Amino acid sequence: MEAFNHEEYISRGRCNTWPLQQQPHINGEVFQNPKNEMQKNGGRKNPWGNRSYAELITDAIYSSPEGRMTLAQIYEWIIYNVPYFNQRTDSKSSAGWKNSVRHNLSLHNRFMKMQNEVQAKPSWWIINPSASNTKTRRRTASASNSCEGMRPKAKCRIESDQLNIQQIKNFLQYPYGSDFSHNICRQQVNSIIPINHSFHHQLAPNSIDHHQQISNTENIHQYFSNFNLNSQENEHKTIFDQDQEQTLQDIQEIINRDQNTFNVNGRLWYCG
DNA sequence: GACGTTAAACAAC
DNA sequence: GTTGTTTAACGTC
Ligand SMILES: [Mg+2]
Repeated sequence: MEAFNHEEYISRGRCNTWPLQQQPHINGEVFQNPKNEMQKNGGRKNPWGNRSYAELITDAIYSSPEGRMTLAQIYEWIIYNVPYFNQRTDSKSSAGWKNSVRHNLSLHNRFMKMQNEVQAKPSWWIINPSASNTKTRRRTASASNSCEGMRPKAKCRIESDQLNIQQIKNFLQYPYGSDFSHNICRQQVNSIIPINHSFHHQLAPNSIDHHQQISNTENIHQYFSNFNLNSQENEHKTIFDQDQEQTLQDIQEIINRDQNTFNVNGRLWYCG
């Protein structure tokens, strides 16, 4: 891994996981793109109109007599019914919006996948109109190994059932910006925590300020309730209410007291 | 702070 | 190459 050059990066305002590469500037002036989606889109929310992807998918599926469509059929419906996409059908210009369609199908609870009754045929997508909008519990993200400087922008994965104190410390360095609550707490998918799951977690590079203010206490609390240190309520309160150094000390204390083991989601974790 | 879009890693086929 | 899941970051209100 190359050394991280702090000079070339600036921290991000919100998510603050990966530092932003310094923008090129001329005469000290950084270019600013004029923003206003509505204006840019001629008074519409999106370049194709006011329907969101999720609404388009819903329209598509309901338009079918059986109330079900394959992914390819959803694409076709969108291409046929929305002029903007009708002009973006080749593999290059359709890659982005098709990606978004798939993302929406996976993300939203109300889109449900049904096995095709014909062997080896593509799945049906159906709509569960009563699917709750309420958050389902997501699986726990894990810590990962520490590293110096910039971490490659790649999903980090560990397969181990073991966490050591350094990994816990790293985990707690996850920045608590509003994107944290959005991406980690709202954009969840799984309601069931698989037994043999692997963990994904990206860490902030060491360059950023880890003493960020903690916002969105409710969501974070909910998130950390998965990270349940022996079910002692006031133990994990400290994770939110106190600063980083104090939190780390608290964690260390809990771990020491409990003989280097603790419980996450009903599983026993060992601290090396 | 919430919602939606976009990009992309990655797995499975 | 397609389908599907997931994480991350950005734009906007
Ligand atoms: Mg879904």
